[in-house]
Amino acid sequence: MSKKDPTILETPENSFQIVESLKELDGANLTEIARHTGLAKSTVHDHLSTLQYHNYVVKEDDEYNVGLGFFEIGEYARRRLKVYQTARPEIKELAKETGELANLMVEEHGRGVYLHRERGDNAVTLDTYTGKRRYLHRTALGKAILAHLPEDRVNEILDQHGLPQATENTITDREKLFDELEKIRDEDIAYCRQERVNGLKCVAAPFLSSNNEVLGAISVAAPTTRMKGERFEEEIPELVLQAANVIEINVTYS
Amino acid sequence: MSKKDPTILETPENSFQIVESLKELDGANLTEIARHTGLAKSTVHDHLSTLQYHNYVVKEDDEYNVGLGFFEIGEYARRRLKVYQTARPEIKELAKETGELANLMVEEHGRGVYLHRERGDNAVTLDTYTGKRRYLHRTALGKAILAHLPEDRVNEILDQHGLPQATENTITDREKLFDELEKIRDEDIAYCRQERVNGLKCVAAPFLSSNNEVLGAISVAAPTTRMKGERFEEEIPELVLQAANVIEINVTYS
DNA sequence: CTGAGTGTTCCTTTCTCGGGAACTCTCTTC
DNA sequence: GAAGAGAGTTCCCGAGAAAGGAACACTCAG
Repeated sequence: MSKKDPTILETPENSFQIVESLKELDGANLTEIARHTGLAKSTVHDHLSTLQYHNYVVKEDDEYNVGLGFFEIGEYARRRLKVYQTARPEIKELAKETGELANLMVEEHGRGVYLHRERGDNAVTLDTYTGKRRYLHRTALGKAILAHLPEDRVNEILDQHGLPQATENTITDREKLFDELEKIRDEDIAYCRQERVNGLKCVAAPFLSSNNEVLGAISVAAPTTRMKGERFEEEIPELVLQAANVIEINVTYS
Repeated sequence: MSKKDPTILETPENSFQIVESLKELDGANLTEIARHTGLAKSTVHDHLSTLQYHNYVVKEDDEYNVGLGFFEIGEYARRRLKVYQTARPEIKELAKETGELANLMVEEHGRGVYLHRERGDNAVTLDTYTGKRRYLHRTALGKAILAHLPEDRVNEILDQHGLPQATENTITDREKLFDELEKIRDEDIAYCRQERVNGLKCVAAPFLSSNNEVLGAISVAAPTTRMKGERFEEEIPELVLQAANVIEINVTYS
């Protein structure tokens, strides 16, 4: 209550907004950006010059695009994370064993970020790509993470981001979600049954630090046709769980 | 001459400088950043709040770090590039066939950016990682790219970045470099003989668009002990060249 | 209890940034 | 080849944003 709202600087804000526009429009010229952001052309022009100077923006013939400066720093941000380093080989193994798509997710500011993926021989192609940010409540990975966050934090996240629906199976009720999280804690495994994408099921397991803080989660995703019966209920969960255990140990003791 | 210097906005500039500090210091607290950038604590504080709001910065217990916001946009910037999409499978194949480290580089603003790497079974571990920016004149990849840029552009790049030395084999003379580039154009293959790192040799080949613009280059890197005789002069060049050809065709016709 | 180190907040001044308008330049179109 | 539409660029001015300094909380160590 008494805490002051943090000061947000307007000028950098505008810079970021311009980059965001570039991403949303998938490349644009100066005039389009000005229209999209509501800023004056001259303003956008100065921002673009500044961004270009730092490789954050590139100009290719007749349009501007996001540059590789972001990639450079972004890769640094990922490599810096110990979970990424230790989980990578396990994810690879998991994809190979199952032939499906294996994923690694961590939480940042209340949402899930896919840090890494590895494709097995039969892996589905999804709209999800590395770097993508997702709501936690509608993926197996996200639920696995939520299940191990303190209840206060979970409520905080839900207050901030809500429970937007994606399919008819999405959990949109807070009570129901908490029940589900309870079950996930019991079994140490989270399932996603077409809650974000129709036709897709996932199995995920979290891994924790030595003082029981959740560090992230890994999952296997596959079409419903291959995700049923024993494979869905035992075989894959077992593999995912094992991999998560290995990661947990390696993160702690290395 | 007559062209006005582009306007660089100071406030975003400060934001970027703070992020850069975070990367250089590999995480830092507010006071350290203030010292490092020469800005007032209160100023840094406001910038950090703004950056945090956009996931560009995260605060973990007692220090600030670069956040995954950069990763999110950076991945978008990479995926957007057609070269990346088409080269990826070929790089993988190349790593598998040779057992060594295979790389993809593109040029941006006069320097080379590693877009992707794939490790074969015997791959060396290098200081280079994906996203890393390098001088063009001292890697095989960079020279392969330089060889196919217009001469004016090459001179422009050299004016801007110079020819800094890394080992006793680095080419530091402009004349010599141009001779080398000529040779590369003849053979369609570039070599790096311990010009950036002692003990490391590379073989690289560029790929061009239909109107002869260079799009990027791929390479195989290995320790000198495995890079000699026929393997270095024929076997590996042949594989790299083939892969580059496949990429060139796929980029053009798909 | 004190002191040194954080991070945060407030206030004041300065000069940066944003908008508007004028100016190029390059293509189209007639 | 003149006229016009659209782009990007440059210039200028006034409002108000951002930077700095100082004072204020907090935490931890001794």
